[in-house]
This record gives sequence, C-alpha cells and structure tokens, in this order.
Amino acid sequence: MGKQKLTIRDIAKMARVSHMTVSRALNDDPRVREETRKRILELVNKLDYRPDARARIFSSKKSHLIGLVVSSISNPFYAELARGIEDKAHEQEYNVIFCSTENKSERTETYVHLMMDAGVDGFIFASSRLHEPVVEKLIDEHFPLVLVNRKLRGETCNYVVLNNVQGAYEITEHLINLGFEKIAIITGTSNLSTGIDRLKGYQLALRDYRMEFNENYVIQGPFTRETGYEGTKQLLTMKKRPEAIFGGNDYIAMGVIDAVEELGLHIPEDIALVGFDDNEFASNQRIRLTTVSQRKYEMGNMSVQILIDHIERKETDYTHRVILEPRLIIRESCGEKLWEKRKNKQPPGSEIEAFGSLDRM
Amino acid sequence: MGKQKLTIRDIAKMARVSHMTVSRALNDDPRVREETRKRILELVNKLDYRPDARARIFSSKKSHLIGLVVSSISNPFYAELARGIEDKAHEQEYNVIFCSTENKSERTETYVHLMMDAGVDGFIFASSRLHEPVVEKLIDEHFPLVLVNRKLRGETCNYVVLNNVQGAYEITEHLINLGFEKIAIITGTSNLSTGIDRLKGYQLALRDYRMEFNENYVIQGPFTRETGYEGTKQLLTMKKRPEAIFGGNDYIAMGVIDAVEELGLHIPEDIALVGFDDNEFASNQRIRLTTVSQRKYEMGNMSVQILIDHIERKETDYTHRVILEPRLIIRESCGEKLWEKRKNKQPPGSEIEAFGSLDRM
DNA sequence: CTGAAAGCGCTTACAG
DNA sequence: CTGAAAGCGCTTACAG
Repeated sequence: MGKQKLTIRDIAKMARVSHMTVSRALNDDPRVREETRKRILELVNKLDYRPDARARIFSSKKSHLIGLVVSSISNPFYAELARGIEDKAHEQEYNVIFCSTENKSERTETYVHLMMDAGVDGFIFASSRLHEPVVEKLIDEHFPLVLVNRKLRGETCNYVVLNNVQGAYEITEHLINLGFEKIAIITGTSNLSTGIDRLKGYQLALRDYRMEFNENYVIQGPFTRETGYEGTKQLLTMKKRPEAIFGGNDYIAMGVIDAVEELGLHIPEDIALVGFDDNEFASNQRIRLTTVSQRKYEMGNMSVQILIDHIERKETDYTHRVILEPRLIIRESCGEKLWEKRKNKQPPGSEIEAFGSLDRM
Repeated sequence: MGKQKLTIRDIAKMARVSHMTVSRALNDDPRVREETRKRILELVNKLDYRPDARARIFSSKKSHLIGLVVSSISNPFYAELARGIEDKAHEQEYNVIFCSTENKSERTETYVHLMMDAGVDGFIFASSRLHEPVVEKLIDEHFPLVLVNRKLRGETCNYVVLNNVQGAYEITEHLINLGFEKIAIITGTSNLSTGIDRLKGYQLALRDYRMEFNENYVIQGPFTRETGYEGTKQLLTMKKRPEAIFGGNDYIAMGVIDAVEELGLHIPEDIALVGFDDNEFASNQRIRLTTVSQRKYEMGNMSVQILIDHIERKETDYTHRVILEPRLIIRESCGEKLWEKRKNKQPPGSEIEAFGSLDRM
C-alpha cells in the first residue's frame, strides 16, 4: 500500500508505448491496434491501475456530476423522484450530488454554489419558488438545468411537470360526483407553482359544476403534515363544517387523519378525505387514501435524460417541456364503498380547455 | 455570455499582482496584505470571477465529495439518515453523492467505481452485507469510510450503529410484560447485521423470561412491506396462531397491517404489533405503532463527522465505533390502553451483559 | 507579505 | 495506428 500511485506514464513505459496510446486504450478509442490495446489492458488489470479521476475531470472539462436540489429528501415524493434520477443517471455513468433545502430559502443559493464548487455539469431543481434569483441567473447563463414539478414565472427553460391543474380538477370532480357539497382544501403556499395549480384545479371543478366557492374552505401553508393537522382542527370547528377535505399532498392528508382521529371522528364516515401524490402509506390497508398518482420515478428518469442531452449537445437555449398526465387512484377514504355510487354528473358547461391553463401561466 | 472564461491570471494582471497572490486572497491565506486582498476581492466581485472548481479539485487533490451508498433511498429510514449526512456535510463544505443499491448486490461494486471516478474523498455505507468484497478492499487500502448501521464480519473500520440487540430485546420484553406468550417475529435476512441482531435480541428476551422459542414463529426475508404481508398471511393461517408480531422494521410492520386488515382482523384487538425504526407513518393517529426509535438524523451527523476527521487527518487505521442506544416508543398497537397494565415482570435470571454481544460478533 | 517555478495526470489537437 | 507537444487552471513548496 505504500507504493507510489501509478500514472498513465508508468503503464506506458511498461507497455513500451506512449502515454497517449494508453489513454486511448482506456477510453475505448478505436484508433489503437487490437493487439496493443490487449497488452495495455492486461497490464492495467495486473497492476490494478485506475486513472486519476480528478485529473480526468479537469482535462476533459466534464465531471459527469449532476446537482439535484430538492426541498425535503425525507418527503417520499422527493425520495422516489431522486431514485428515478439516480437510476437513469447511473445508467449513463453520471453521478448525482444532492441537497435538501428543507424549504429554507437561503439554502438554495449556498447549495448551488457548493455544487458549482464540486464542478457539476448541470442541475435538476425539484424545489424552486416562483421567484428564485440564483436559478434565474443560471438560466440566463444558459447553464444546463431542468426544473421538475415547478415552474418559474416567466422563464423559459427545460421542465418536467405534472399537470397539477388537471389532477386537482379530477379529484375534486370525484368528490362532487360522490355527492359532497361542502368541500374544503388544505394545500401548499402560493409561492409554489404546485400549490397554485392544485388550488386552481379545485376552483375550476367547483366552477364547472356550478358549486359555491367558499373562501373559508381554503387553507394554505407549507406542504407538511402539520399544515394538515392544524388546518383540519380549524375546519372542524367551523359552524358550517365541510364534508370532505382535499389535502394538497399526502403529507397534508396524513395530518388531516391525525386531527380527525384525535377528535374521535372517522374517515370516511364522518368526513371524506383525498390526497395528492400516492405516497407509499396511502395504499396501506388501514389508510386507503384516494389520491392522485404522480409518476415520480418516471419524472426523475425524464428529467435526467433531458439534462444530459442538454449537457452533451451543449445547446444553449434548449427549451424542453414535458407535461405528464395525472392518474386518479380511487381507494376508500371518501367512502366509495360505503355509499351507493350516484351516477356521474356531467359538468354543466364542461370546458376541456380548462387544462390548457398550465400554458397560460 | 460569449466572453472568455476568466482565470486567476486575468485577475492577477488587472490587480497588478502575481496569480499566486490572487490564489492566496481567494483562499483566505493570511499571508496577504489587507489592502492587496481588498483590491483583489473587489475585482473578483466586480467581474464575477469564480475559480474553476475542477482545476481546484485537481490541484488540491481534494474533491470535498463524500459518496453515500444506501440500500433504498425511498425507505424513510435512509432518507432521514441521508438528511442528517447531507446537513452535516454541507456545514463543513462537503458535498454528498448518493446512490441506492436497491438491494441488488452487483450494484454496490458498480456504484463504488462510479463514485471513485467522481473523485470522492471518502464513503459512507449504510447498506452493506456481512460480506462485501468491494468494501473490504477499500478497508484494506485504508480508504476513508464509515459503515452506518451495518457491521462487516471481522473488519475493523469506523462504524456508527444502533444497539439493535438491545432495541429488539426491549421491545420483545414490552410484549412479554403486556402478557403475550405467543410472539412471532418477521425480520430481515441473515446476511445483514441488523437482521441478525434484532433476531438475537428477540431470542435473548425470550430466553431471559424462560419463554418457549418456536422456530415456526420466525420468518425472514428482505426488509420490505411484502415480507411483512406474506409473513403475516403465513402466520395467521397456523393452527397455533401467534398473539403478537414483531416486525423487524416499520416497513415490515406496514405489511403486517395490510395483511391483518385484509383478513378483516384488527390491531391490537386481534393481534398485537410492534415495529422498529419509528418512521413518520408510525406516529399517524390511525396507526399508532409501538416501535423502537433510531436516531437516524444523528447517526447521519456522526458518521459524516467521523469520516471528515478521517479524510482530513489522513489517519490510516483509524477505528472509531459509536454505538447508539435505542429508545422504545410506546403507542397503542399492542393495546397498551385496552388492557390494564400487568405489573412488569423481571426476567428470572436477568443478565445485563447480554447487550455486550454486539462486540462479540 | 509577494513571486517565479514546477507540476498535478490527464486530454485535446495536430502531425506523421 | 502511434506519438510529441502543449496546456487545462489551479496549488504546493521554495525563495526572497
């Protein structure tokens, strides 16, 4: 172990070729005679030589490193997204550096700089407010990046996003079809595009079905379990208590369950509940949460692919947008099996272009 | 944006100093006159110069990159651990590259190589079988690394681990004290130290309380929800059905719940359940799982600290071991509130050294 | 406190 | 198919 680290020149000397030939053999460059390559690779194997990664990165100007910025790695949504990103990246021999901003705005800037110092070739932001100066600066400089499940106001850049408006619309419609009339929503804050879009979908559904929109039934806060918990406590003490709650994500829905159970009430008998995300716990037989599935793993895959294409082709103003369709997952948290299904109503003035609003933002 | 990338020499020229002085100013080297430093930094700011990260890494031989290998990032246990690691690492200006082996053994080797190619300064393995050749090789080469919540047979290296034997012992004891006599365990496979240790704690508790050990009550498999589900189906069809099930982690416990509910039975009325990990969903008011808390975030923090100490001090055979104490979290999945508490039995021949077995492995 | 030299270990680009 | 040259943009180590 005390031996000096081998370099490409040592191998070259022993193989009686120039170090360039060794470099080519190592990089699968076809311009090396088969026999020479074999001799070199045998030597490399025998001596267990591994090229110095840092020198390689420095010379080639490519780190094969992707920076991933999420808002909370302990949120299963991001964990699953990260898995999709990581799998696809490794498939193409890229590594993923990650950081979790924990919704603290100062962190984004610090982390972006830290990652730049690590020499990342590009970024994936799965956590970004509507206005985020560091990110906007990167976009201006045409630094390769893709936004996942977030939109930045007015910026044109790569993004992969779920049609949140539609997902929220469909799940609200599901509640309406089940006969609920007093439907509340507890969702994320208004500086996140997902929060805005889900609220918009909810409102569009109410409007299309000519239902009253009650401002007191809208509660906003961070996308956390606490928001769901506190929001529910608030909603359930109202004189005109809602019959159903739409949790803006499954975390919020989890908090709703906490509050409802604590009050000695039951889902779905006393109050119906729907979520958004389809986290693992939503399918638990004790929970059976009706929710909207986001294809997180695929979103991760796609965003990496777009990013790598951008990095390797070096296109400077490549704007790729992928909008995934949501999928409604019907379980029993709205009492779907308790009550006889009413026949599906059609929205009086159904306008399918409502979903196009994503592009109008 | 088309402008040539600035180098340290450009700044030097403009500041009328050598590029070395610029380098020093940038690295907070005290050997620069205050006035000179100020002039340089102003220029750097004005021109928005950022040193080339890759050149820096190459010259300094340090990437400030830590490789994290977990078995499944979508498992909240690892996600939370990762958060602890990432926070601590960023605090010290290190970045974390991660990968998730998804319990596929070939992946570990591939990923270790990929990460070496990224130039990592050290590794944290939170996923490692008892016998893992690549990892053993790194240990032999004294490459900085720490093992989290895993032990490798016979290897001396840094590790941070929970006293799994004790945690399993205590939770089994809890069930015994509640009066259960037929206690089954569904836990992880025997090539993982956590699986072995939890089974051992269970056995020690039964032994100390002079209870019968029934091999049919032991089910092993991967640490997944499916294992819990299938295992429970199997246990509940036995003629001598267990009264309580110890799920080796909360994921397994989640699968137990799935199966029990599906069969129309109830927890805790028909069968008691305990888990291990204290994942977020365990505390949900609808679940209320009695479990063992692992201080995942702290484990992450500590492992990074040990690793960075190792990297920066360059000690070659630094063996640091941290054994964290588990904490029993009593909720209601064993019917703690349903039945009057029986007075705590004492194990007939209580031997506290039983916990020492961790070191004897 | 400042600088001139040397070099880290590769790759890119050019020549043969 | 192979090689000699040059250089990537910093830092380390030595000199003053």
